[in-house]
Amino acid sequence: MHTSLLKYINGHTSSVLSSEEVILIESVFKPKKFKKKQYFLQKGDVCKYYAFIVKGAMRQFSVDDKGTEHIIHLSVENWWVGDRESYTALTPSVYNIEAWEETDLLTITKADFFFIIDKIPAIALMIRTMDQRNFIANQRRLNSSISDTADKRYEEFERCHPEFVRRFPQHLIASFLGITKSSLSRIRRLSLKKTV
Amino acid sequence: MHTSLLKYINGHTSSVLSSEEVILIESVFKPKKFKKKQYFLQKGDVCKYYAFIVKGAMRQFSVDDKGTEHIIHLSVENWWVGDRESYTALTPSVYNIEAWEETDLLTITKADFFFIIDKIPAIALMIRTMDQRNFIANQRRLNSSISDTADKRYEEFERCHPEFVRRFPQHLIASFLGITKSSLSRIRRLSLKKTV
DNA sequence: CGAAAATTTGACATGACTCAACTGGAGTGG
DNA sequence: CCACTCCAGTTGAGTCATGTCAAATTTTCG
Repeated sequence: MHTSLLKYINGHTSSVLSSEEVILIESVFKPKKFKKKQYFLQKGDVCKYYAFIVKGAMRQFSVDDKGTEHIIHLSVENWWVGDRESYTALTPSVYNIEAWEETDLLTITKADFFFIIDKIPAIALMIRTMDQRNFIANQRRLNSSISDTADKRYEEFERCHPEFVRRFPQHLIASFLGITKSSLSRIRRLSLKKTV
Repeated sequence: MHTSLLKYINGHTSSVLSSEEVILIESVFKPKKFKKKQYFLQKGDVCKYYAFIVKGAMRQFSVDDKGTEHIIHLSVENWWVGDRESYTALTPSVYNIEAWEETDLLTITKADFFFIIDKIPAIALMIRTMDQRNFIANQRRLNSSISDTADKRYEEFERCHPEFVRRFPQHLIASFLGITKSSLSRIRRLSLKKTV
């Protein structure tokens, strides 16, 4: 169960974990299973766990006044889920996180996370690397959301995340891109004509 | 010159810097002055320095195929500037960073930054805190960019960053929000009527 | 004052949304 | 195996928000 996490850590740090470190890591990351449609976090609750996805797929979304859902993140194996704002500040979250498929998680509390950051240099380094990548990814997404038209954004998304296109239904991807499912459907029809 | 940076670090970490640490910090952060419209980073160049703004205001923007500029960040005193992707990966940047006012920076190279992160625990902690805040801010901006209408986004921006509204011309703010200056002008006119 | 920059405005084009209806699978239970 | 439901995706018609482009106006600043 923990092997994919250990692989992930090693892959992100180039240093090798000692066996004591491995034991410590395995003790603080608790496995949990989620069924389809089961909530990992509900709006209004504090996000008590951050989690590494061993297997499965999840979505994080907000709901506006009209009741429309807006996808903030889509995540699959070897990604992290959780609402960082709520997790660190202990404030009620404005997001929901839900399993989209049968999902296996490794969850960790804030206290444990801080603990292993101090104890295990590789973890501290991993966090920095993750933040790094996250920062860059967010920057790009933001840039494209203010600079590009909807069809370019979809094209880009398809190019960068083909596995997501296969795995998540179209209306979730539309929402992720900030457009409606109807619009995405039309965009796809038009772009098909071009390639044919 | 360095006092505002030292204050910033102390403010973000709760631990107090030793005098050796202060000396080290002062030795790696080199002051630089920028005149209005002077570039700190040009598209195509590698971002060799990250910088803390002591005084002044800067903007980071991309330019699309049509030659239109898109504001990615607006920053003032006590903020950081630089293209993190280029800075850490040493790849050519796709962004430009320009002084919008007469600006004083404290610049640091990647090597020095890594060095002090290892040497000074408070710096490592500060980075984590910064990343944290950044992550949250980006998440919010992203959420609002896919969820909210243009007028809501502006309203929110005005509420959260009144100093920016005073300091940067309207067309930059429009670009930051992902709309045109014409649209923003109209949005403002309409919202004025409401309040009157 | 005069030039450059910023903002406003108008007319028009267009992209995206809304809402509702329809189609087509996928799964389920009788 | 069929009927049924649920969910995803498509489509059409009408509407609305925002973009485009250019000109007019106001502000800023040397």
